[in-house]
Amino acid sequence: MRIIFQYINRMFPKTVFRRLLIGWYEKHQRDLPWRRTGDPYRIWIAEIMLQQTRVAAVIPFYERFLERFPSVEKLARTPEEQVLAAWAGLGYYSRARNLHKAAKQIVERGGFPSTYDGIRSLAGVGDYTAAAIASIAFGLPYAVVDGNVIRVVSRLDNEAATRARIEARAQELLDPKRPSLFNQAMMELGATVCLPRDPLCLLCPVQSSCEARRRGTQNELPVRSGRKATKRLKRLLLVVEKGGRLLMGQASRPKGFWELPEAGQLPAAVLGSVAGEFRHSITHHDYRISVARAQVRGGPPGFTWIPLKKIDLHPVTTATRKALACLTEKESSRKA
DNA sequence: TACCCGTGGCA
DNA sequence: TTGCCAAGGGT
Repeated sequence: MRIIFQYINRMFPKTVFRRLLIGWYEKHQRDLPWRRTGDPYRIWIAEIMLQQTRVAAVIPFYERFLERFPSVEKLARTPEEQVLAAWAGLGYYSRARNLHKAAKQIVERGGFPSTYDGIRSLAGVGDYTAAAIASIAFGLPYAVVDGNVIRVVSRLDNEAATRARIEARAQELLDPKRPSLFNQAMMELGATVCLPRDPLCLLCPVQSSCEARRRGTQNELPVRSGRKATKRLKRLLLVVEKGGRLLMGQASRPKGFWELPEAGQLPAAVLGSVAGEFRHSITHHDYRISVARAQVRGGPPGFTWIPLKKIDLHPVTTATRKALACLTEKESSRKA
C-alpha cells in the first residue's frame, strides 16, 4: 500500500498534493461568516480586514461593519469619518480609507469587478487580495501568496526562495478546478499546522511532499529578516470631564482620529492621582500609558468638548479607548 | 527597496 | 514581562 502511494506520489505529485491538502481542509475548515456567501462585497471586506490581522480579531469587526454598511452603495455614500469610526480598534487605518475610496470606484464603475485586473485596480487591493477575491468570489485560478503560503512553499521546496519564485510555485501547485478551496487550505495549513516555530509536521496532510520535513530543516525556513528595535516610551493621558462632555484633541496619528489630551499639552491643568496604567504598542513603539483625571479652566485652544454619549460617532484612538475603559472599570468596581 | 502603518494574543 | 508575529499595501 505504502509503495503504491509512493509510486503515485512520484508520478503525479501535484495531484496527490492537491487531494491531500483539500481533503484535510474540508475536515478542518472553520465556519467563517463570509464563507459560502459567494458575495464579492462581503469577501472583499473580509479580505481587507484580514490583511495582517488574525481571523479571530476580524470576526466581531466584520459583523458590525456589515450591519452598518450592508451594501457597497451605502459604504460609498457614508462620510469617511464614520467609516473610520467603524474601523476604530482594528488598526492599519489606511485600509479603511482605501476601502472607502474603492467603494466609490465600484459604484462609479457600475458594480463589483469580476476580473483579476479589475479587482486588482481597486484602492487598497494588492496582489494577495486580488487573488483571494478572484479565487474565492469568482472561482478564478489565481494563487494567493501571503505569509502562510511563503512559509508552506519554502518548506515544501526546502529553499529560501525569492518572492517571484514562491509566486510561480504557488501558481503551479494551485488546483485550477478548485482555486477557492486550495487557496484557503494553504493559508489554513500555514495558520494551524505549518507554524512559524515548531510546526506540527506529524499532523500535516502533505508531509509526504515536504522536503524540509524530510531534511529536518523546517525550523530554519523561511529565513526572516531582522527587525527594527522597539522604543519604550511613557505617556500620561488626561480625562477632563465637564457637564457630560469630554475634552478631546486631534491625534497626530492616525490622522483624523480623536484623542485625550496629554499632560504636556495642558500645563495649567490640575491633575488628580493616576487612576490606571496599561501597555499599548504601535509599530516599533511600546508605550506605558498612565491615566489621570484632571480639571481645567475654560476651553483650552486646540481642544474640543465632545458629549460622552456621541463619542462612538467619532474615530477615537485605541489608546484613548483603553484609557476610558480602565477608568470606568476602576470607578464601577469602587461603587460595587 | 525597505520602511511605515495598529492591534491583540501568546509563550 | 517582553518580544514575536499575523489572510499586506502604499510609497
